[in-house]
Amino acid sequence: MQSFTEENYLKVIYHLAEKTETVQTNAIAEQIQTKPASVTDMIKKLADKGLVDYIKYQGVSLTDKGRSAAIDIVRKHRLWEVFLVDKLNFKWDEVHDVAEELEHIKSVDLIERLDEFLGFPKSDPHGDPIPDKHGRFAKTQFIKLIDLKVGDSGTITGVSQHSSAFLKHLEKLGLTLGKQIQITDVTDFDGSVEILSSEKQINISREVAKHILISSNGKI
Amino acid sequence: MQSFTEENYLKVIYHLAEKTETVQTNAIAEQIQTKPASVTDMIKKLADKGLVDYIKYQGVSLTDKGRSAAIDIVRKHRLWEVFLVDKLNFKWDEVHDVAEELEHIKSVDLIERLDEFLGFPKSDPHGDPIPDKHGRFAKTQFIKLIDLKVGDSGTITGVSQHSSAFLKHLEKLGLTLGKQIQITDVTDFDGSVEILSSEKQINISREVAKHILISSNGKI
DNA sequence: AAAAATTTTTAGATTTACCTAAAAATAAAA
DNA sequence: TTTTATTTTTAGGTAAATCTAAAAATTTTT
Ligand SMILES: [Mn+2]
Ligand SMILES: [Mn+2]
Ligand SMILES: [Mn+2]
Ligand SMILES: [Mn+2]
Repeated sequence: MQSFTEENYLKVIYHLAEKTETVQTNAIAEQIQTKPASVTDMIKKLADKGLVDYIKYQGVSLTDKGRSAAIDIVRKHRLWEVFLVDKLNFKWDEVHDVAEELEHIKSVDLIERLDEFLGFPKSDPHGDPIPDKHGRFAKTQFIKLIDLKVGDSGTITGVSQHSSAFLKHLEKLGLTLGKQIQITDVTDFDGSVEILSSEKQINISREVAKHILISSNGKI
Repeated sequence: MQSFTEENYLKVIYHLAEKTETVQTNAIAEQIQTKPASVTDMIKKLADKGLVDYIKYQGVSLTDKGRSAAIDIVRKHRLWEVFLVDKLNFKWDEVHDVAEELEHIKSVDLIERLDEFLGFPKSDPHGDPIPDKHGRFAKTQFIKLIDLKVGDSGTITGVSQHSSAFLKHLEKLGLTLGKQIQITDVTDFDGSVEILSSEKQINISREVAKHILISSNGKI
């Protein structure tokens, strides 16, 4: 059984490991909002418990045991987010912080029943996949909107940024999950992207386009 | 903002204060499952924060601020219990431990929406009243079943013991909330009570009868 | 390949919530 | 009203998770 704090470390390492094989001390420190010295201490502890592989100065990676624990926390986080949005009418930009607390509630029974109550959802309000009770989930094939070419079209199926500011902005533009979009132009001047969505022309910055995930249906 | 641990102390002091005006160090220690020395430490801290009134060796009592914080936790605890029973199909004997964790989730918005989602329930699965968002609730007038006389009848509206063993036992006897009962006899030998419930004669021990709360409708 | 910059680790403290053992205060019994 | 028992507090310490400052290792730049 892991402590609240250990669970947060495991989850952060898990997410960082999606980008780089081996995870750096400083990167963890930034995510956890703590100092690198504290991270080193905790890494040693996690290594002693067999949750991470660790070589001094070489970074850290999850063991199978550690990954499985991390996925379990991610599962809880995303199920609670679905609960908050589907049942309690929270907006998709309001759920992250509360889920951050709820994910640490310790009860296998609770999460199984919650899963059932929600109808075994496959993805959370941000389009992220929800692992099943065995930790299995389909690795979804996303393309960043920024990487599409003029003429390409697809459906918004995820976001890679969960900040309230970003999500509220998308909401205002009408760019929510499931929306069909087509790239109509890319501005030479600032690289901003013109898209057609719900029969309206919208201009979004490169920064925004980077964090919108599309399941492409190729050119039309 | 109180810590997880401080909240547990406040809640325990609140419940103990229902029996005695001023609460003893040892009583708190027993409830929290800790040592009296640790309780003294925490009491000092709570006193410094203005949450309890404390005179050395004379016991402790909640200030208005402390009571209001305690009631807020009780509200959360009971709302989560309703959620677990009504929505996730937990039994009334299975919810206490999980609610013990959920009650510490910090989000005013969450609990207001949960309250609404549950239809603003007035009592929890054990018949205990749920304070509203201002901390107000009706002090219900209960009589212990053990205090009824032969011929008296009433409705089971609460229990004063939340252990799984006790609640499972009641369930098996069919003595659940809302059930109508009548006292038919009190055994001379062991003081056990004969009651009529759902057209069946049931014998319950004094110990059980002590913890069943009745809203009496007098003699029939 | 040496110098400079960056990253990571160690050393030594701090805070929170505990603990044990012993002392002090209060309550109960003789 | 002493003596005894119980309750409560103090004193001194531990473990978890954090910190700052300084040392060590690694990486990047010149
Ligand atoms: Mn978390
Ligand atoms: Mn999410
Ligand atoms: Mn609790
Ligand atoms: Mn209850």
